[in-house]
Amino acid sequence: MSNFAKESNIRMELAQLIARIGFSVEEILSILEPPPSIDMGDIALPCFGLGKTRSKTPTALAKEIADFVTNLSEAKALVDRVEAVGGYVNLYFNKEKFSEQVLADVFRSDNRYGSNESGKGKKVIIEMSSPNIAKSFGIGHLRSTIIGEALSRIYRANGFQVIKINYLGDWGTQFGKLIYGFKEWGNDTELAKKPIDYLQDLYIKTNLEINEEIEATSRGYLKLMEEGDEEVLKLWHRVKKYSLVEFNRIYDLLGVSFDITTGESEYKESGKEIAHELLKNRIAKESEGAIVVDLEDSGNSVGMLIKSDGTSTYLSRDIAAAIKRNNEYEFDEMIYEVGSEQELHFQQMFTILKKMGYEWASHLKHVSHGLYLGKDGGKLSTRQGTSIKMMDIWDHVYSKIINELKTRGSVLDKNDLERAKKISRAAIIYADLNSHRESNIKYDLDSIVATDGNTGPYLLYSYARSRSILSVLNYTRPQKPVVAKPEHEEYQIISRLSEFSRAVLKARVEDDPSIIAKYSMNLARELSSFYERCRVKGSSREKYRSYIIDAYSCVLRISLNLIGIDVVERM
RNA sequence: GCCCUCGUAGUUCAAUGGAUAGAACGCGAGAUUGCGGAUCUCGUAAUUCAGGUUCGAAUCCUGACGAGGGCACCA
Repeated sequence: MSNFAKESNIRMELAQLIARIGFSVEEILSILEPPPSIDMGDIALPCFGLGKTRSKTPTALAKEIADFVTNLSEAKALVDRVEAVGGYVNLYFNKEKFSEQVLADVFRSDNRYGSNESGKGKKVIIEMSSPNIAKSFGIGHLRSTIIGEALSRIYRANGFQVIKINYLGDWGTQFGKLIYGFKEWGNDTELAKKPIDYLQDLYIKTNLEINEEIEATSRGYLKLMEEGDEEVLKLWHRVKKYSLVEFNRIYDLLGVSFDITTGESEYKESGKEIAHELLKNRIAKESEGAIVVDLEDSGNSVGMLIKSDGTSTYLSRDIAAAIKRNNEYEFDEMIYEVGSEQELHFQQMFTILKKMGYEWASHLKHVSHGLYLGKDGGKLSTRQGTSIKMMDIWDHVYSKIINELKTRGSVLDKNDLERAKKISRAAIIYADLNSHRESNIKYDLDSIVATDGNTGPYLLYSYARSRSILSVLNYTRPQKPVVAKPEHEEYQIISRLSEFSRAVLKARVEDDPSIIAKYSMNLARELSSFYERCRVKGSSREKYRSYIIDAYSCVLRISLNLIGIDVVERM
């Protein structure tokens, strides 16, 4: 069983003991919380709300409860010490026993440490990444890819079955604009050389020159596409093929994969059918030649399903895609990992699906993320040519890592290059997950490229260092658990290890992988500080300390894996 | 104009309504001979403003100021 259950049991047992003084177990359980510092105990009971019913001050009540628990014989097996501090009761675990349990749990559950079964039997779809074809893979979709991948791993660790869908932006007027640019200024030879960069430049040029005529012509191209015009569709196929080559290269670098790759183009017909069905049901109406759903009542503005020239919109296509996915996969939950700028779109879409009578629409969730902003604080945009290409970032990070390896005497053989790739990946992923999911991130290449301090490479260094300490000792994991009364520094690590399962659960409940990223960093810092102060090799506590470091490296490896980072045995 | 986010050290980010607001970068001072210095230790410095709710507010509510995003033929 998971460590989560075990930790809950300790909470539960303590809550039951405390409740004997005259409270309900639920009441106590709901307010038990970890103190801000380990020096203040392992778990604390704030007595502020409790005092009211007994007309006692929190301070007096805390003292009463502390005395009560101290004198309970059953409590002696669980806690070493109980203290009343202000309005808090601070409980100090029996460290030897608790540590033994935590370490045993880490090794027993191996790669499953921290996992739980809260999602057992449930199927969740995560729509993620979803780049637009004919454009470079930009930093915006990087967030969706990284967060989506991390969420998929976190959901699995919580017992869910996960289906990852990459839903390509491969249809729409933007594509008409591209065709316009290509027909106006493009040629085949240039296209074949560096297809994506070339297409993106054409797209930017079109947008720079944009006027009503170009807009109209571009929409005309989308109409041709929807009508099945062979020449235009041939170009579209070519562009899509080129795009997928670049995307797959990036997914390989990031270590990301999908269960299904599909795209908006697959729903152009069904989207229109649904629009007309909605028109018949009077959920939608005609307005200025277009088919729209008026959602002003719910404060969601007007949603457009079909444009006045008869072409589909992404709203109608997305509705069609959701309905098809429900039929096909019978999911319990579907997550759209898409930027916050599309909040209104998803609100409209969910509202329309509910109006259509689909009960499962309440199981759809837009897990939005903040945007990358430019250094001036403004939005980055492909159209204005201010977007940042993923490959540019990668090249910067990778060459920095290669240089670091060189200066450390690496010969850059095949293994070294593989290591450089993993370190670069860690740098990019951690730089992204370091922020809370919904915060905007100011784009700063220097901080992504950094290898010291609060960075991915630091995490990997900490792991490699722990492995190195063990390998110098020729350490192998003992068959029997090593038990000891932990010293303060040792216990700090153990206590941190015990928090992992709560982080795994919380990350899923809040759909926020940054919780795991932060946990990993706190754990890594704990170790760095530990090995500077406490020598392992040759110490009288060598056996116990190496055992703890073994557990540390296990948990950090699992934790990093949850956010898509592979560890390296040396740096 | 309307709707949604968000204002924390010089900078980039933390903080289930709880105890002394925590890191990193920067800046300043240290750690040779002991398991890897991509490290560690110490110092420096912050809750935009004004009210309110609460035993307790960076966090919840109201207002002001400031920033970002969105609001019918882009996605």
